Amino acid sequence: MSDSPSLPLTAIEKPTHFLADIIATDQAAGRYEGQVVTRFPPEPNGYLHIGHAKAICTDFGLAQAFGGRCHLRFDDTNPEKESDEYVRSIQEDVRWLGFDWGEHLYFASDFFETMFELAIDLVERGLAYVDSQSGDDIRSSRGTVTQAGTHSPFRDRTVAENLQLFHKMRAGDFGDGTHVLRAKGDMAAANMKMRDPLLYRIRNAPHHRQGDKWCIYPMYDFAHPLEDALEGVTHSICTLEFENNRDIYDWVIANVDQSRLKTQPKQYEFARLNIGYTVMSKRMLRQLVEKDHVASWDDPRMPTIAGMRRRGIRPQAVRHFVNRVGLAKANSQVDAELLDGSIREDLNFEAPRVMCVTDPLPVEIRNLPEGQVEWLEASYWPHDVPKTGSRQVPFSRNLVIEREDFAEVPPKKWRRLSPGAEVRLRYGFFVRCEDVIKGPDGRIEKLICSYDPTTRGGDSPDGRKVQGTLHWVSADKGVPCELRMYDRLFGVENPGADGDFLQDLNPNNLKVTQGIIEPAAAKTAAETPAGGEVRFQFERQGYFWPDPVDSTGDAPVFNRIVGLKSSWGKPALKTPSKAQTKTKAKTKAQKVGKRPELSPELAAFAAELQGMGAPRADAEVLASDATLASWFTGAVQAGAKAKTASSLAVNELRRAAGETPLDQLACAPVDLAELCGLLDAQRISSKGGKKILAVLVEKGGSAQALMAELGLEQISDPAVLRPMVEKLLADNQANVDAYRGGQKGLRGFFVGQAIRATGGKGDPKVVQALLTELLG
RNA sequence: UGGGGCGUCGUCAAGUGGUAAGACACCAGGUUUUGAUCCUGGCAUUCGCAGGUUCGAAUCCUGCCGCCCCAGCCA
Repeated sequence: MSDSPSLPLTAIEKPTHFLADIIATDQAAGRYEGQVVTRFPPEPNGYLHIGHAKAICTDFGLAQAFGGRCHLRFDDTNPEKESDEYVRSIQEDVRWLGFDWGEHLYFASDFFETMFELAIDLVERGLAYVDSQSGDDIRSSRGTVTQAGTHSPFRDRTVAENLQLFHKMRAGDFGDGTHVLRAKGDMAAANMKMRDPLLYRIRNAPHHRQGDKWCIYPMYDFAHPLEDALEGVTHSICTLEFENNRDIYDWVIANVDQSRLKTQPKQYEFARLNIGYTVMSKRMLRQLVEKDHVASWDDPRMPTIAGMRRRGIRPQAVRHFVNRVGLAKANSQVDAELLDGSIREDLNFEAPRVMCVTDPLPVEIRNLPEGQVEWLEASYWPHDVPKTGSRQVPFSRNLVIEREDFAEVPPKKWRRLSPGAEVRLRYGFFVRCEDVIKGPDGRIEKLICSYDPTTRGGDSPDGRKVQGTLHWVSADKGVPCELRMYDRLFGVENPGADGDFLQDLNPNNLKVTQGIIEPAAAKTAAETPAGGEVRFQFERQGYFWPDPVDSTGDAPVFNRIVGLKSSWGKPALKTPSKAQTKTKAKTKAQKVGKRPELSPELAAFAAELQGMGAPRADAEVLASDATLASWFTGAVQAGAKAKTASSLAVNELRRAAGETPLDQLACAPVDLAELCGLLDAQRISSKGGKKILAVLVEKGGSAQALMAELGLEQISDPAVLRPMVEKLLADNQANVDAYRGGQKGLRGFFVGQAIRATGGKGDPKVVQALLTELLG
C-alpha cells in the first residue's frame, strides 16, 4: 500500500467531534496522567464491514491524534460463535485500513483467570451470588420495562455456599444453564440492565484459544470493562446501543478489587454507520453468503472490508469516506453516493486512463485497408491531472465501439454516433457512420464507417467540430476480457423496511459482459501480481481493476470498482424542490399535546404563589418543585420583586446550579433577592445577572460585591456609549453597508462587538437604541 | 406506559446567549479529445412544535410531538 503524498485524502486530520473534545478536556485536566488509550474490540465471529471501519478509524484515529495508542482486542467470551478464521481476517482488515496496534494485541480470553479471581472476590464480599433458577425463571423474574422484577430465591445464599457452587461451576460439575453467577444489583432498577446482571454462565464448549480449559465464560457486561481496565484503556468507545450498559460498566469498575485495575476507564458512545442501499448487520450479511446471494464474504458487492478490498476500493477512499461522514450521536443514514464519491475522488488522480469496450459493437473502417495498423500515441492522463506517461494504441480496419454509443434514431442532444454523423474516436481519427448492417432479427451487427486520415490524433486541420468523442478498441489487436459490472447490492434505500430484506436485492447487482481492452492495458494488467496496485479508469466507463482471484494473464477479468458520474441517461434522482419542501414542512402540522393538568394540591399551591405576584406560568413551574418554590418565596420575603424573583428562579437558577441540588447551594434566597434588586435597578444587564448568579450558587457571596468584583456594573449613559458605537460602525463600513442592504442578521454582530468594546459593561438596551438611530 | 438517547438544508454535520460553518447531493455558468475531472457562482430569514425568559435564543426555562435503544445464560 502506497500513500500518495499528493493526495489530501491521506492527510491525518485532527478530529473535531465530541469525542475529541472529551479527550482534549481529560488531557488538559491531566486525567490518566495525560495518557490516551483506546481499543477496537471486535468479537471474532464474523467479517468486518464498513461500519466497523468507522469504529476503527475513530478508535485508532483518536489515539493517533492525541499521542496515545489503540489496542486491538478480540472480545472472545462466547466460544460457540468464535473462530480463528475471523481473528485472522479481522487483523488483515484492520491492517489493510492502515492501522497498527504494535504489540498491543489482546484477547479477552487471556484474562479469564484474572476475571475469575475478581468474580470470586465479588462473591466473597457479598456482591455476587450463584443463581440456580432456570433461564425462563430468570427472565420472568426480571420484570418488564414498566414493572420491577423480583428477587431470585437463591439471592440470599451464604458466601460459603456461593463460593462452593461457583468453584463447582468452574470445575465442570454442572450442565449448561443450571447455574449462573449474578451481581447483586437492584431488581427494581429502571435500567433493566441493572436488575442483577449475569456475570458468568456455564458453557461446556471448547474455546478457540483456551480449548477445554474453561466451561464457564464471563458475560460481556462483566468482561468488557475488566478487559479495558486490565489493559489500561482510558476511553472505551462503542456504539449507541450500549448506552444502557454503561451503568453496569461503571458498577463493575467501581466494585471490583481496585488493586487489580490499571485504569478507571469510561465508556462513550457514538452513532453507528448506516448507508443506503445496503445492510450492515452480521446476521443479514451472513444470510447473503449462506443463501448464495453473493459468492462469499469477500464478494465485491458486500460492504465488508474484504469485499471492498476485492472490489478494488483503496483504504484511502474508505478513510476519506469515514472522515466525511463525521461522528455524532444522532442515528443517521448516509447517502450511498457519498461512498461512491469518495472512491472516485481517491481514484481520479491515481488511475491511468485506458480504453476498454464493455459491450462491443463492430465497426469497419471502409477506407482503411485490411492489415494496415496506425499506431497512435495516447496519454494516460487527462489535461488536469498533473502526471505524465502515454502508450501506443493501434487503429485498424476492424474496431469495436460501445453498443450504447450508437443510435439509429438519435434522441435530442445526442453526442455520439448515428447514421451520417461524425464523431471523434479518442486519440484516433474522426469517423463518419455510412452504413448500418443488421442481422435477420433486426439487431445491429456492424457499422460501416469511413475515417478522415487528416484528423490523426483527433484534431481536424480545418477546425470542424464533431458530435462527441467515443472510446474504442481495435478488434484486431485488442484483448478479450471479462467485465464484472457491480452495482448496488439492494434496489431500495432501506432493505427490509417492509418485509424480508432478501426481497429487496437488486437483481442487476452484477452484470457480466465480455469486452475488449486495448493491448497496452491488458499487458500491464497481466504483468501485475494478483491484488497489486493496478487500477484503471476505462474512459467514459468507470474505475476497474483485475479481480485478484479470478483474473489471469490469458483471461483477464476486471471488476468495476465504481462507475463514473454521469449526467446523461439517468433521469437524475429527483430532489424535492424548495417549494415542495416548504409545503411538506407546513403540512407536517404536528399534533400538539395538551399541557397536563396540575393536581388539585399543586394547583392550589400555584394559586398561592400567583397571589404572591408570580406570573401564572412561573407559578405552575414553581409549584411542581417545592425547593425551587422556597427559593422564590424566600427571595420575595427578603424584599425581591416577585416577577424578577420568579423569572430568575424558573429560568436561571436550576441551570446555574447544575448538578448541585437546589437546597445545597452556596447562597441563600436573600442573596437572590439582592440580585433581583440590582436587576430591577438596571445596574446590571440580564447577562451580568447570570454571571453573578453562576458565582453565587457555587461560591456564595454578595451580589453587589460580585458586581463590583467582576466589573459588571452597566454603563448606560448614551453620551459615553455613543462614540464607541460610532467608531465601531466606522471601522466596519462593509458590514454597515451589508446591513443597510438588508442583511439584518448583522445586528447581532454589532451589538456583540459594541458590548465587547465596553468590556461587557455597555447596557445592551442603550446600545440597541444607538444602533437603531445610527444604522437607520 | 418505566429508564436511557437523539431531533439544525435532500443526506451527513459544526455551532452551547451576539453574522446559521463545512462536506456530499442539487441548480446555473465556464474549461474540456472522458456527458468525467476541474473552476466560478447559487443553494436553511431559520434550527421537531408551541409558549416563556432576554436588548438579543438553534443555544436558557416549561410543555408537547417524533424517532432509536433496553425485558439473551449474545456482543
